[in-house]
Amino acid sequence: MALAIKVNEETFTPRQQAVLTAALDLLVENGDGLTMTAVARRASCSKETLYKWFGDRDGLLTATVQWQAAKVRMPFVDRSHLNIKALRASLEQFARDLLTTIIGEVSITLNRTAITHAAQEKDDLGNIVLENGPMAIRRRLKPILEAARDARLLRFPNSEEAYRTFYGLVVRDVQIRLLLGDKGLTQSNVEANIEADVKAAADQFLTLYGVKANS
Amino acid sequence: MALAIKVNEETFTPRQQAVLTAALDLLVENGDGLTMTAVARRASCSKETLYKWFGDRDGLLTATVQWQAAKVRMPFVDRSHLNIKALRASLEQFARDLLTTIIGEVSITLNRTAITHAAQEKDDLGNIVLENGPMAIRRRLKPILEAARDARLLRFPNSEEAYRTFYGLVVRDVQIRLLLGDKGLTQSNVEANIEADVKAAADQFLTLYGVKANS
DNA sequence: ACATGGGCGTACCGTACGGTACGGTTCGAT
DNA sequence: ATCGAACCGTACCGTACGGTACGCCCATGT
Repeated sequence: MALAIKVNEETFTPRQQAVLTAALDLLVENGDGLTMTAVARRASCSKETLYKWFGDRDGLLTATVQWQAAKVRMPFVDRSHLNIKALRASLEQFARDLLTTIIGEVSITLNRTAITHAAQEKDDLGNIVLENGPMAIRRRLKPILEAARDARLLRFPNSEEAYRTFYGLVVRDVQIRLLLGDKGLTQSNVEANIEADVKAAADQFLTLYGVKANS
Repeated sequence: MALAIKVNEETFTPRQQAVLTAALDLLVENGDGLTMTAVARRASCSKETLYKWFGDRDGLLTATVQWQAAKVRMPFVDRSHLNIKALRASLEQFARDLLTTIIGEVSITLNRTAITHAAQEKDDLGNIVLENGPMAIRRRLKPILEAARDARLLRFPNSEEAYRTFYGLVVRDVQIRLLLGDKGLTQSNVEANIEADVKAAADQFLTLYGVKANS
């Protein structure tokens, strides 16, 4: 754990990014069985270089998770003219991005790794994933919800509760089941239903918090 | 992984249960840093006995998780005379039990361990936790939902979707944040709000699926 | 042409831990 | 009283892996 958390994007050389890619690939393949020797071999570099660049195993892991987590795409929504149609579109966009992210192999691996890590002392990975996952969603969704409330499109006592309800309606039990390796819930299985789920979540959210009867 | 999954409760001698308790305690304390030597020392038994009883490390882990996961309390609800009041009470009871289970240290540890395990090949732990967690809830909740639908108290296209919505409304982002070790979300913090959250979840569920306007 | 430094490959070390072996002790059965 | 099974404590073995050291290559600057 030699590296401090840098909120801004770390500047990695292409060679270093290749190493991080190799590490991520190994993580996805072998689970947490990531060994320094394996990374070095995969990336065709020497272990000495790994230690020079990343300090120790935790540093490499942290760099990998952070570098990858920061890549999570976040939807840009138009806040300027909010009507009910635009709001619904925004909600659906958020739901779609959240779901597609969550069911991706990379996301599953990152979350598993961070959870494994959180079981010990080392809290960094958990916070990194948290910041780039749920918290990032929250930061970007809340202003929209509040803008919609100001525009009399939504009504809720506080935006935190509204955000969490939205999160629950979208994610449901999908993430925990994927993390636990539920074999009855493949990615492709979920993927096929994304559009229906997205629409249902937006509908339900608007039913609960919309000012007018849901359209 | 010497032991096959036994669906029925394993019959462990008191001494063996003491060993499993020691293993669980170590798991809660040290995360996944569970070593056979530590268990043997904690339980005042020899490693040879551990291997004799549980086969190998995975066997011990599986036995521990399974034995503990089977202890999850499940609410008994009265299905005989369902009115809206009884239905609401049942929903709140389910929500309360689900939340109190999820935020417990034992549950967090079990889920973390199973997720760590699921990252490798060994799928057993994930399925065990899944079966005794979300799936157990589902098995017990679904009949009630269907009974309520037959009694014209609820209306939904299919009970699976209704169950999953309920799950999402109750759990929201609490579980993933706890699993990731979110320091801004302590158990006591959540505990204080359980009753309010339970009521909110039931209200929202009835708003979405109740036949009459929610009371 | 030659020095220098970054990086590759490999060999090596120390330790932690899974798994085994064995002597000693308790306890119940005969 | 004796035997044997179960079990405790401890010592031991093999291996895997984190971390270090070193020799060599190669590119770049002077």
